[in-house]
Amino acid sequence: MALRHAVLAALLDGECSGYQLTKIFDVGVSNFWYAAPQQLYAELAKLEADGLVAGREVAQQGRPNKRVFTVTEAGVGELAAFAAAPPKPLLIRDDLAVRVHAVDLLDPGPVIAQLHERAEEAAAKLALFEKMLIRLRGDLDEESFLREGDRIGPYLSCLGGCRLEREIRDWCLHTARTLSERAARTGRE
Amino acid sequence: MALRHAVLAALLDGECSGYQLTKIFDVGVSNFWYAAPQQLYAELAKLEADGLVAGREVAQQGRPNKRVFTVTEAGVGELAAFAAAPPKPLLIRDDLAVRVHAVDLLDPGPVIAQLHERAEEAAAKLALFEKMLIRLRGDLDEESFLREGDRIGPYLSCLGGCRLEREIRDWCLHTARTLSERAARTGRE
DNA sequence: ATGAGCATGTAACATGTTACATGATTAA
DNA sequence: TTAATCATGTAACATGTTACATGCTCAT
Repeated sequence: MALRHAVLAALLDGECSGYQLTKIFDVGVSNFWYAAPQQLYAELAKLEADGLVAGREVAQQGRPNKRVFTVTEAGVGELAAFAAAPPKPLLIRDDLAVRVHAVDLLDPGPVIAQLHERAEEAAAKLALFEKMLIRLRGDLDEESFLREGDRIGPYLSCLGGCRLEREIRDWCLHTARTLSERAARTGRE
Repeated sequence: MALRHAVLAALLDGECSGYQLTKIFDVGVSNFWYAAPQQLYAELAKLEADGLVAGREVAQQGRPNKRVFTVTEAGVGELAAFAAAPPKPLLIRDDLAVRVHAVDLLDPGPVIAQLHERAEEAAAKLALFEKMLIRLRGDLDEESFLREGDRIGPYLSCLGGCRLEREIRDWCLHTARTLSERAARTGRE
């Protein structure tokens, strides 16, 4: 079980509801874990049943009430045990790269368009992550924060997210340009 | 269905057996898709039943016989339809980044060790990918190959793999160093 | 009144993982 | 003879995805 630990780690940043969690996991990629909304509701229910998170009702004005969850001591214990165990290899599945791999036998048009779209998404995510870094480190510069800050985990994982998105953006643009230039040449010949 | 397309794309590089496929998918990460060996055998059987790949028996001396598979015309059609459809978002799940995200509440020792291990794996994969690039482009330089080569898909996806592994290596080393320095300081204080 | 965002789920189905099972050859 | 590599699967189980379902409030 691994989603479970990703959820616990996310909840360390502050109690939140299932719906807020889906925003953190972004209906797509947080910076290191993909999970669909329905998975998160189900996992929260299981975590609560196992006593690893505790929920409490919060009344809201002008909106439906919500249940927010906090990691319990048992939850932290679970995370500690998880962290000491050997990690599973990085799981990556990239639909778009499959297309690129096979592109020589394919119509490059749609693939080029998809690469541009993905590049924009990556750029948007990068901008978001960079803002998050600024928010996390407050008025310290990065070096001082990493030396003296008291909660650097999210900052470090976010730095990883930045690296990833930057490379995705650049790779998509480079690949799209390469394919476009070839398409232009074969068009002329 | 998506594994199916990854397998078809991989088979474009030349017919191969189930076992050889598991090597290409590496019992871990190829450069853009993770799949376990058992998945591949199962998927090949399904692809053959659907007529998207064709298998033939190859007798070997000194080794068990094997069945090798080739993509059929229907298989290429399937890939073409896939490539024209909107791509699914990148799926990423990183066990190690979850630990880093939660590291402030954890014993950093094991996490630092895991980061070093991951960095070495990434470096090894990077070296492998770089060799593959040289093999793929033959005696052309990269620019000429990308302009004039007749099968650039695998080269482009491999370039993506290089970028990814390089960033993983560097992020792991930077993160491990940051955590080590803090651990040294809190030890002294 | 229409749609978007907040808020939470269930149920059916597809996919992926783990453990088990077999058996040959070659190198140490 | 022991382990490693080649070669291929089945079966049970765990996980993840998709479609459906509900109902509130706020802005247009």
